[in-house]
Amino acid sequence: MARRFAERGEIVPVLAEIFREHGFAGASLSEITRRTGLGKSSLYHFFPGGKDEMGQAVLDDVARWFERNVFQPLRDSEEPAAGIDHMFKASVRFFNSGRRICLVGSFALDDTRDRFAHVIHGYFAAWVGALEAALRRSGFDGRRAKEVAQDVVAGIQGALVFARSQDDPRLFTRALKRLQRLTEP
Amino acid sequence: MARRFAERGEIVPVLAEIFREHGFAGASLSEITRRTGLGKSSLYHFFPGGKDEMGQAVLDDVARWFERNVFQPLRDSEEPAAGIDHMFKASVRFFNSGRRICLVGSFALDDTRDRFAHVIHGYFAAWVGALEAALRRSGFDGRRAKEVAQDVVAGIQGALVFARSQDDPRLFTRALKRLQRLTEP
DNA sequence: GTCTATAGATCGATAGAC
DNA sequence: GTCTATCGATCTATAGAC
Repeated sequence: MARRFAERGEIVPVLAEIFREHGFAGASLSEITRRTGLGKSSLYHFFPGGKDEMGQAVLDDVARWFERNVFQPLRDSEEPAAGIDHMFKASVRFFNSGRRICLVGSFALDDTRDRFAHVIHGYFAAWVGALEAALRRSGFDGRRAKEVAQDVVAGIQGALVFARSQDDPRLFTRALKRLQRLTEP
Repeated sequence: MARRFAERGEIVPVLAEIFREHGFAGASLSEITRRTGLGKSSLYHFFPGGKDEMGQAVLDDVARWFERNVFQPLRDSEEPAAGIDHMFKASVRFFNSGRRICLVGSFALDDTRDRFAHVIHGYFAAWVGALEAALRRSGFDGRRAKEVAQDVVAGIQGALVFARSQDDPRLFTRALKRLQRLTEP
């Protein structure tokens, strides 16, 4: 049969959505074959390491997206406030205004973390680090910059949990507006 | 054999710990039999509904603990500030200073939420509602009381995710100290 | 209430043809 | 690269004796 995917990279976003919905442990290969339209053999062709390699690929993909679309702008923007504003806008977009959870955060909660400890640690450390640098450049002293960066990044994660618990995405977007105020000098 | 547990209630905390570590989907009956020391038949004797009933029992148990130890003090304490301070202390204790995740929050993230939507919704709504009432009594106007209550409850969830991602519980306790400052008039 | 034994489904993963 | 077929392990859940 003609191949449905030109490359492995086109499968990864589908995998990401499945892991978001079911968690890593709850995502079964049969669900993955169904949603990707690929047989198991094709999946193992692209991901010889099985589910673990799929999880790794998905986390890498998310981390790369944030590095390019969030962390770099935070570090490089002429105006730090512009980088920060861009971060909040990109977050609202990426998390689909609170309808989509954070894959990395969800993997961090249970023992899935131990399989992917390095990427998970790096993702949040990079986010806090980039935001901290921007806050420093916009006038926060070192200690406050770090605290605010942690509170904002953690606050986004918490807002995702809370909005989903109430099945109300507006709780996410409103929370982000208030978190953004914390970043104003 | 003599029974190891006098009643079902003594099994529930063990189940809770297992669900915390592995998530709902990742917690297998064989792990549960191992950790509880109960055979499958005994488990199905206590929980005829299987894993679903175990999950329900665990969530109910957590909700009851918070209702008694956190929400009621928030609503009933003579001094609202004392109730709020008690809430933060109880949270640090319950979440073992950031080493233990929130079961309800973790269930909220993936499709496990749909099985237990009612309890999960109720838990966070009750928490925010009780904190909001205390904030109002301590001088916050209606809108701010609601916003701060949401930010604090979500902030605790986010701090759990972030601290676990960095494998550093101190990030949790420090974040809670800063969240408490938001509740001071 | 707890045991042994096991059903029946589903799990992740692989073999080999094309 | 994708197919069919299938492995062995593990899964949730149940039956029936004690």
